[in-house]
Amino acid sequence: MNTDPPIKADLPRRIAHLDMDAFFASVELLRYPQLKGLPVVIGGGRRHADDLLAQLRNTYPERDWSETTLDRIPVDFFPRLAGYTGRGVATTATYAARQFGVGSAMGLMNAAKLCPQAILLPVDFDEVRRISRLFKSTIIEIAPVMEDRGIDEVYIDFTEVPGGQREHGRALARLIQRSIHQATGITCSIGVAPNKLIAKMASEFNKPNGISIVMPDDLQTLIWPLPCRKINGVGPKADARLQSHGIHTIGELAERERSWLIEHFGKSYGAWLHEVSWGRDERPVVTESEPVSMSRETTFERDLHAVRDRTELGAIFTRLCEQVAADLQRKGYAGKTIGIKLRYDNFQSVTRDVTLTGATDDAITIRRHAGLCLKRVDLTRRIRLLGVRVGKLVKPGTEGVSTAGYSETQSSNSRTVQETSQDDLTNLLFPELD
DNA sequence: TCTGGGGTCCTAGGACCC
DNA sequence: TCTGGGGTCCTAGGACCC
Repeated sequence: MNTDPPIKADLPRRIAHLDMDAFFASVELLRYPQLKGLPVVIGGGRRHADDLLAQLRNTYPERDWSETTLDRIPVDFFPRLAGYTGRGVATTATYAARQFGVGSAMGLMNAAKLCPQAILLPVDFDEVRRISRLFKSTIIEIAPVMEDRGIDEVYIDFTEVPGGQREHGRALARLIQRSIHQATGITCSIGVAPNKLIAKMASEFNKPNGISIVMPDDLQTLIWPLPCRKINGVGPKADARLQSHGIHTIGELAERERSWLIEHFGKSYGAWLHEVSWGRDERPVVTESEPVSMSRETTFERDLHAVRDRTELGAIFTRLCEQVAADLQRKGYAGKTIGIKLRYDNFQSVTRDVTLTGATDDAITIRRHAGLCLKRVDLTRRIRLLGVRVGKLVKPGTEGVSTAGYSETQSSNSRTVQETSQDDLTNLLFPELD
């Protein structure tokens, strides 16, 4: 019996990168369509809908306000960015807000200076996740080879999809774009190119709601004029170093000898820079992957001190451990490496971790070892962030292992966490400070 | 008044083993 | 007293991405 796959024509590789347009903001606009076209910034805070409704019931007691009438809330009622105080950053901004220079990852206080009149809305993660699943399942029905790159991005291999070669991928991109809009009401931008590297850049060419097709011969005209920072993998540090050598565009990068790049950027990164500047990238579209680590972290509203704020810190620490344990259990993983992360008031970060002999998903065990890690860092400085991480993940008991006894152990342990007194926790946390 | 939270991957030194 | 090479694992930090 011949088990070889049938011989296929050697089709040119067509890889798409798809990016939902201003995803978090677009999700909010579905709920509040009256904000369409206005500058809206997403980030920080808790859900506003209840506040808005309460305000409306006060102002217009004669009317019947409910969750289903959110689209009738007057624009004047929405909170503005002006006067924002806190440590939040913008998750995304509508295109109207981007005109003012507001962008994602920008501190909201800075954003308020650029565009105080912008409407500020919090993220509704549940709804964002629901729509994320919806757009991805829409894609998979049309083109099954899809790589998940986060909540609002995917790569798709068009090469062997029926019709995937038509107009070099444009026809299929149009179909996917229309189907996603029909299913979710949100637009996306798609780039189709010979590989992931170029496709990723191409999806940015025509935003929002755009399609860009890049062919191998377009390298010099479309890719080389771009700044190096547009390469996925060249961040602010590498870009600054490139600039210091007079390299600003991908074309200028391509002019450098491979050996020169290796000399200045290391064997691996230098060689990679050379490859990408010539548009070469053979990475496959990976449809499945296992997580490597899971973590929870939080930035405090104000910097905390290990001694003066020990109660608060201890409670936060315990909660982080419980959250990580719950995440692991819910997703069916356990991990061998337990670690902590601290960020001091000057933004310097430190990490400590320890590897156990066996994997765990138990809150008590995680907290005990994370507590030991905490004792290995400087706790005399003010702290702005605390995180707990579990790495070296394994999937325990995939077949034939009794999960009943296992989960019973877990729940009794969880109870113990809550019953442990605050003093016990802080003693465990910072005993040397007593 | 700077700078969230969740990840992945890479590097480099040291321990330890053969 | 001087001094091999591999190979692997652990740990800390950092760049980068969404």
